[in-house]
Amino acid sequence: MDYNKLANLLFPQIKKTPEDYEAIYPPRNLPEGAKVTRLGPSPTGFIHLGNLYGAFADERLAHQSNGVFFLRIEDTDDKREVQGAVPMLINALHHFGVHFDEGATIEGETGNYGPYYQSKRGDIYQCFAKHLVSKGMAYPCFLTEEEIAEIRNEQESKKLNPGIYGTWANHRDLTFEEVVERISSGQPYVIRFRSNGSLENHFTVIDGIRGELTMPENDQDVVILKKTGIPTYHFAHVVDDHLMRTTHVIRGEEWLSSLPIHVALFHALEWPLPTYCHSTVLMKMDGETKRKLSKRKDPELSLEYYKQEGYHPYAVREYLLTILNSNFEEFRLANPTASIDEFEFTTDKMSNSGTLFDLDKLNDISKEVLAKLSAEEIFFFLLQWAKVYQPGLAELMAGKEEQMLRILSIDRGGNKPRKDLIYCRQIFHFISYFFDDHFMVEDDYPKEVSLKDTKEILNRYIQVYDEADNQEAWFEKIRTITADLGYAVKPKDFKKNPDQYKGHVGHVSNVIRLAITGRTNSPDLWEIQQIMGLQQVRGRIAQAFQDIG
RNA sequence: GGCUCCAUGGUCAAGCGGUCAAGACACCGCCCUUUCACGGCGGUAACCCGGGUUCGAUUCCCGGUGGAGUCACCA
Repeated sequence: MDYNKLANLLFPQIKKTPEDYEAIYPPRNLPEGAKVTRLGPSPTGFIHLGNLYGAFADERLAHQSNGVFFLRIEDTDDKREVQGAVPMLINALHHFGVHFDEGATIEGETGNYGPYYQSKRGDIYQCFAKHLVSKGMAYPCFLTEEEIAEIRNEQESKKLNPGIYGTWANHRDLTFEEVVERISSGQPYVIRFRSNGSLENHFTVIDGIRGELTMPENDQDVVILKKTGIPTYHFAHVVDDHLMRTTHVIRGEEWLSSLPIHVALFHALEWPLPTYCHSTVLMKMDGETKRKLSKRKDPELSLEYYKQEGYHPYAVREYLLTILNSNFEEFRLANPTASIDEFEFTTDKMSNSGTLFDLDKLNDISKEVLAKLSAEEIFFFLLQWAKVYQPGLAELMAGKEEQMLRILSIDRGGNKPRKDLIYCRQIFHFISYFFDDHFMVEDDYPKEVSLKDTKEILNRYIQVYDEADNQEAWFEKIRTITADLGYAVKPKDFKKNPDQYKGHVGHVSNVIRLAITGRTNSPDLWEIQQIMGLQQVRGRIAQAFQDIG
């Protein structure tokens, strides 16, 4: 068989040679040790935390080594493509602080190693497919779906491994004439890789995350070009990552089992292997068992979910980094204010067992992150969020910037900042009592205080309340009311002799707190009232009288 | 089922042959305190099982078990 003849029959329109492409895409001129990484999403319109997890690893690796991080759109499956998915993807990644140096952008493409859409690289893939055919390492296969199903059935009944390989690959050695005949009669075909590997033989690669990996060789004649002429992932990955000069391929461990295919392809094309880094998948608790995060089943793990709830992008970043690199937390503890960029990220510190997504941890990190921001930053962040997700709240905030800043400044800064702000939706609820339209009595009045005393406390309080009092003077008045009504001014006295008092000053001030905020828990009441102003304070007390009858 | 990966408290995880087996989150208690939050102190809680190798195994090897992933003209 003259393989050159076959190659020209199959790809008459392909004139360029592999050497031409090597010249068009020469090795990158980068400093020693620079890493080239890429994100290769398929434009399905759905990105989740797992994708972001990988993207951070790519981004850190490239940028801390003065390398290149690019975005390649893997749109070889037209069935899955969703309109407008690419801008959405890019925006979502930008939102969380992932920026690319090269590749697909919202405006178009940038960089010298494009096109960055696999759908535009048809000629390139065909050229290398042609090359493999001409060397007898790939061949046209006319097997129909039914024929393949038959083969599979027979393999199953004989308990053999399924697939097209070895003697099952019965279009491997079609004669040139047979091929011509089938093509001219219009039979569709795919191009398959002619594997000379065997499951008996094993090979070893060094994985950037897992270390030494030993796997059996690939023995399958995998499809490299579909009948449409579009490459499969396997072939596109090998061709693209070689031509785009990727040095580190970071991907989920679901790719581990197809690694033998990729290695075989790299060998066949006589190209050096990139460093593979197979990361763990993010897991989720599903009833009693762990399982991989799923796009279908876990919409709440969508990146969109975190935007909707109003998690700060920094918080999500910090969280992901803590599960990405086991020593990041240690670094953060030692350097509370350092930028993430100062942390040296390494693949060998990446976990290699499944990581369970932990919302408690995210929330905790989010509190820490927000506690370090200024009131202005939080205000701006809230406003941006509200504009998109709660337009009513955005309107409410619009004229109240000064008041909002005062609210957000309560116990902010200093050595012991409050840490009770987590995400926008939660924050709005947390401060909602400042706004009459959102005010609600959410808790019960303290049971230690009788209804009669409750009224008496409120009554006396509103008579003596003076907005001009400083915190000390203000609280002294509450102490007076406390003592007059037979409650302990010092909580400790009450604890020591519970029989001698009706309750203590905490109970009394909580009556007032409840009337003002509708809750038994709040930041400092004096400050809250200073922000509210006399009129609103009086209004709340009046309303409290109504409520309790 | 074949192949592959993985296995330390509830969760995330240090650990690389000798440790009272770190730390963080969560949980519980105490202190601070007019509530909450913050902060401080303390506590409960772990090396999947069985064989080796070794003076000694959480750590190395083998075998189970368990979990996960993958077996497409999807990525």
